[in-house]
Amino acid sequence: MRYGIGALSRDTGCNIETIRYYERIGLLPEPPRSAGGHRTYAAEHTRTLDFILRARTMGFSLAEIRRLLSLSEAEAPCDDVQAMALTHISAIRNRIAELEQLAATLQNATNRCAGNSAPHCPVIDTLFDDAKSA
Amino acid sequence: MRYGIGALSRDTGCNIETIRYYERIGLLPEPPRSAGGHRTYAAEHTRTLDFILRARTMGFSLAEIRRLLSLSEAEAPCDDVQAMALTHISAIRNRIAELEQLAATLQNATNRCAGNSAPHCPVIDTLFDDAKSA
DNA sequence: CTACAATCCGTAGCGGCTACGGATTCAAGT
DNA sequence: ACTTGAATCCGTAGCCGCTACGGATTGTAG
Repeated sequence: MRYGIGALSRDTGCNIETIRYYERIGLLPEPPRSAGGHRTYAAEHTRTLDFILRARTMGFSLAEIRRLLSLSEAEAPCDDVQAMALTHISAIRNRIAELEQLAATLQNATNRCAGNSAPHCPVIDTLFDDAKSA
Repeated sequence: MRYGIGALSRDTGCNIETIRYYERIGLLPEPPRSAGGHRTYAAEHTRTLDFILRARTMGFSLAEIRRLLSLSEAEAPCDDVQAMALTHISAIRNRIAELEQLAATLQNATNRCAGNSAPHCPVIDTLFDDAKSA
């Protein structure tokens, strides 16, 4: 029925310190305490924490998750949530494009120094001299 | 010949505070000072700072850049640099794969709520219920 | 009732900056 | 030479999302 922070941590895979952190910043509701002051959680908390963790792996910031959580309690959140998700998707796609550009540039440079032990390194040159980076 | 931190900032596009920060953590060499204590830079510093900034846009951490800088002064750095670059490339590719998975999952969820103003939101559901996320 | 595990809390650190603010110092104009 | 206003000085603290530390208390099984 009720369990401690250790059990919640094991169930969700979330670090104990992180659970307390989420509570401190108001993401996770404050659970009731035992007589001695220990936090006592129930299924509700596990559910919310799982939500937070999944949203994190989706790349949402804690501020965004805060909004998602409050939207999840609202009447008709679908439009708002969809808007957030779409914004997020385009941010992700932009990031992917940047990273692909990066990988290509680096790959290009490393190709030029493959099997080469010479003192003059193409990768270093790429970093020193912008002209070669394309 | 010699110029102040403001000029270096303008030349490189790097924030003044960031320049001082890089000096503080030992990335950028300490420049000579004027009689009154102002930093006086020369082309050498601009070159190094450009290197750092380009390495940053390549996604190298400051710790990695520190290594790259010291390698750039070594005799035959090519092998070591290439190893770092290859490691970095594979990290980037992994990150891209993660992001693509993310975008796909989110896209999937948003598609299911497109044009839908109903109170029951598929994106929220995806976050609450792992089973639907695939 | 004794051990020993679990949990408590506050504080400080990480990376990579960015911002603030009061005290200088510099460069240009007169 | 002197004044003014911009530039720079420095230290400190804040941002995010945790993570680690450590000494004091509680909880629980034998």
